[in-house]
Amino acid sequence: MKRNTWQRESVRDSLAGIGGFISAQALHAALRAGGSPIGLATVYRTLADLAAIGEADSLQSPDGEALYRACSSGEHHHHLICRHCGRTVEIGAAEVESWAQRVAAENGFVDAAHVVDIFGWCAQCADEASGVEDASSARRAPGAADATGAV
Amino acid sequence: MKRNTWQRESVRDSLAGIGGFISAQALHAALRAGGSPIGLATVYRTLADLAAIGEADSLQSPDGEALYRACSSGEHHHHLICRHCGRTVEIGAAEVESWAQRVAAENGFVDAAHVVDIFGWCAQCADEASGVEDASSARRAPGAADATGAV
DNA sequence: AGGTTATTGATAATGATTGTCAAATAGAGC
DNA sequence: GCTCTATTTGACAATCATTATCAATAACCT
Ligand SMILES: [Zn+2]
Ligand SMILES: [Zn+2]
Ligand SMILES: [Zn+2]
Ligand SMILES: [Zn+2]
Repeated sequence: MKRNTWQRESVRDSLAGIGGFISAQALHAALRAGGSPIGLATVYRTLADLAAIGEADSLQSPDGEALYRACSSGEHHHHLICRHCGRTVEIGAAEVESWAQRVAAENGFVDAAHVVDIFGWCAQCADEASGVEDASSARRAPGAADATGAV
Repeated sequence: MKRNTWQRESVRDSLAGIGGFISAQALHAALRAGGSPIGLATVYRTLADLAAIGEADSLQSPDGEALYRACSSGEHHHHLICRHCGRTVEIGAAEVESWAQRVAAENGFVDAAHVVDIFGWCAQCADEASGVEDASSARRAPGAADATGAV
């Protein structure tokens, strides 16, 4: 009952090509820029679906936007994300897992899930930013995302 | 240059009275329900301000809503939140802090911040829910928030 | 090929959050 | 207490992401 449409393939491929986290809006824009006539609603639907079946990870950006990423392993893991270019490093952390479990149990909480993400500037973006900063006094736009829309 | 208005006090007090995390919308509704004529925009502004000066903590609920809470300590800490009643336990975790720092550094990321939250059902809500569940077959609404609007 | 039915997409609707700007007012100074 | 002025407020409009509609399209099965 699940059909294979070029739209679904398109979203899947495009997401995989991005590498890092990206918003539905940004992915749609990227697809359109690439010549695809795919609809926005379809991108939203497909991303939600991919996330539901475990083919993509999703998280809320600090400013409340939902971001998606094609993740290699189906294993539970977390992410270290560049808030400028979206570049992402997958991190598995046994220590955090056991900590989360223990804390929840100690406080009588059940059915506990955790949100663990690290946002920063990757080495490359940090370099570029410092270069620009040197040149133009102290201008900085910490929250500004680049053209990819990634965070 | 920062003025003390009854609106600001109202939001501060109300937030403290709630105890757990709550959305701006829900807090505004609560204030109105309590007879206050405070405006919605003011609640949004005040909460954002309290968060900015460190008198409140804020986080994104799993479904993208911004939640606020009056926190006791100004120290950096994390939260264990009941996704049904909003009841919250503050947790300080040296292990998580050092882990986050180390992971970021190891991958060349700078200016790193982390998001670490645990969502579950507190003992009380779990009890009530199981009672209801026993009575009415297997109905459950995992994402449903109660009248307080808390998550 | 033809029929059934999930999927698509243009668009409207929703819902949270922010912007606008005239009116209200806290706080300083008299 | 009274005035003055910059800050704050609040009704409302505007924005922005996301979801719902629903007729048209196109997979997939026979
Ligand atoms: Zn980067
Ligand atoms: Zn984990
Ligand atoms: Zn609870
Ligand atoms: Zn921390």
